Amino acid sequence: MKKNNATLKDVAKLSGVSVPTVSRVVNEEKYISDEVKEKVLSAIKELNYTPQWTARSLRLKRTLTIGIIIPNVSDYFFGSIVLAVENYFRKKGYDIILFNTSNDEDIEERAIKLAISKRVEGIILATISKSEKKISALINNFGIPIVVVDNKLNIENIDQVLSDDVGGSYKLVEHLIKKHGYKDIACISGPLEESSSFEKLAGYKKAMEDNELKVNKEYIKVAYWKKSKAFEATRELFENSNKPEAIYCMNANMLIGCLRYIIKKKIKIPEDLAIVTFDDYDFVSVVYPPVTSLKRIDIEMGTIAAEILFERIEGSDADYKIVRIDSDLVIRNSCGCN
Amino acid sequence: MKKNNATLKDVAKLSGVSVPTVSRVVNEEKYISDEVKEKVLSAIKELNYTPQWTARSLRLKRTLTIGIIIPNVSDYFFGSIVLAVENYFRKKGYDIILFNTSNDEDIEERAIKLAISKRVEGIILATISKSEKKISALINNFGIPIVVVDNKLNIENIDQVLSDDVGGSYKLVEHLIKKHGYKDIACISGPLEESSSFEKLAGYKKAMEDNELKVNKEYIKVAYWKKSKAFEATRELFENSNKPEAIYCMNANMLIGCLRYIIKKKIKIPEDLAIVTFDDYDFVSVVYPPVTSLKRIDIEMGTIAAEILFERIEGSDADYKIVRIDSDLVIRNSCGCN
DNA sequence: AACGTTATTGAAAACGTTATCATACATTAT
DNA sequence: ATAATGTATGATAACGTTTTCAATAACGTT
Repeated sequence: MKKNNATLKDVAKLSGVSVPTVSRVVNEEKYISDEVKEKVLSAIKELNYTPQWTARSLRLKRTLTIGIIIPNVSDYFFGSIVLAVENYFRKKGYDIILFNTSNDEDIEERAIKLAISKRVEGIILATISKSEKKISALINNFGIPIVVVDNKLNIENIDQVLSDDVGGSYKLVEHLIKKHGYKDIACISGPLEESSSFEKLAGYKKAMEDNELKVNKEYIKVAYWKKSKAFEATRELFENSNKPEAIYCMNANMLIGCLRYIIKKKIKIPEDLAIVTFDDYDFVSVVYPPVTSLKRIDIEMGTIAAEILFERIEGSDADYKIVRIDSDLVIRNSCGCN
Repeated sequence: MKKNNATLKDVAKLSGVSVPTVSRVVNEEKYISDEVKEKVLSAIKELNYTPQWTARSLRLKRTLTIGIIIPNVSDYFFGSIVLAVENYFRKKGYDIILFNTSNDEDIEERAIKLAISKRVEGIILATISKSEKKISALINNFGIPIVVVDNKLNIENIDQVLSDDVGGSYKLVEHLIKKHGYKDIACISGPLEESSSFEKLAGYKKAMEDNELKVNKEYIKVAYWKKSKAFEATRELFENSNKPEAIYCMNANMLIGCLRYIIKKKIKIPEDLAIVTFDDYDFVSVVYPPVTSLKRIDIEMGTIAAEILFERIEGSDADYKIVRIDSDLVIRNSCGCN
């Protein structure tokens, strides 16, 4: 394999014009004679010239690159965000640099620094939000446009695109209570330091209290979004003397863990136990039995975040806003409906 | 927000030394006096200096960036590959630029060109492999290390990491035949232009023929990896006069579509129909009923591809190789076992 | 004939790094 | 004592672009 690294200079030499002229041809500026243009183009073809973005970026002070920092690409939820952001920005001529934080605070901080060092023009950040001060400092120091998704960051002057976690949770739990009269409703939760867990829990509690039900602490199990922990949580719930009538999972990943226990123990749904879950991923419709879930409205969070970010990059100084994505119940028979 | 753009020059001025000296401090070279180092470091801190990779890259002729080109990040299979590649290369100090091709040939070609223009140091490519000549030309012209994953590319002199599609398929279908005596086995396939579909089909056919079963063309439905098409395919299979006894899905995404029809029509598994699928994604264990599947061995394809790519970047000139990832049956009760 | 446009090109500088070379001083070896 | 080495710094050039700026030619206008 031969390294091809033709530069403007090479093209200029071959076509007998100056470097800036070649540059002008490449960038399709006006005021180039047809004759020169033709010569240059054929030289470009012959040498297989491709502009070098490293040099271009340096000169233009533009990288046309967006950083996207998320806990886990292979998670469906984040994967969809990445997909949407990539689609949006690719059309605008931007590249995407991906940073996977594996839910690690330090890695997240390093990722932000790296993104800054690479001079990305904007950042989409799904933070685990434990290090708000540090992040705040980083962002303020470098004045780089940033949009936060999923977990809320308690920083002013920042755009955020979030789910309606309180309301969504409320809908799910209220459905269990009002429609089916369940009282003993357990909750398999994400880590409570994250705003999305915290708010989902708030929605759960509110639904309970609004219906004069007592919130039982033993029914709240933190499973850190993990299948294995959700499996254990479900086991604990069922080994306890007063088993719950219903389980509410804060995301579909934990639903899998939960269902594994249920299938293993041959617990009957919905006869012995009702289940509802946040997030209407595709597989939720085909598990045993299809699970009632909460579907975020079809507009992708990632797309909205990308739009907002793009406007900031273009220089918008609109007020910073928090967008909440609305969601709807998708009723299936895991809760007894039907 | 103030733009922070301190450069080496600014740091040099503030600390009263020359630019190269600051550079040396930043890069932790030896032969710097403690006194100078201290001054420089404090200036760096004060100015919030971060090295600018655009300039660095230009000078070093290194971008420390890998391009990863895949059809769809939000697909679990590709998401996992991206995750593995990101993890591997992040540790080595590389960034990942993500290109999503949406299964579009033109986008794929453009992605490769873009990656080259950005001077990535290597590419991981999950191709849809329709444009082999073009890709071949691109790769040969620029001599950039590249590793192909998932779909085979008929190009010599290229490393590839693929599944054992023939063998895996064979295992699944053979299980249906030998263990359970099914004869009428349908197959829901991906597009046959893609090597992975083609090879999976070959495995299916071989298993049938080795067991003296006739391959019935009506039982082979191409659903292009899509849920909706798989749903339709299943409907067609069941509206046909001679219904199949078993269905083999070439991936788990199509399994979802297939199951949607089955659930809708209340078809009993495994009494009325057996199912097996390629790919043991997490949810496959909790669908109705848990589905027998083919699990690729635990080492991630992405990691292997990343390792190979890294060695090429480091200059390895070992023979080009095709690695096949082995896989095992995970037997559940969708086929009648248990 | 002198003048302003408009079209087309090139020379030189700049973007922020790092590499090369030269210089200066300090230390050690002969 | 002198030469050889090691330590510490700076001037300058270079990476490949694009952006002034100036120069030239062509052209119509007064």
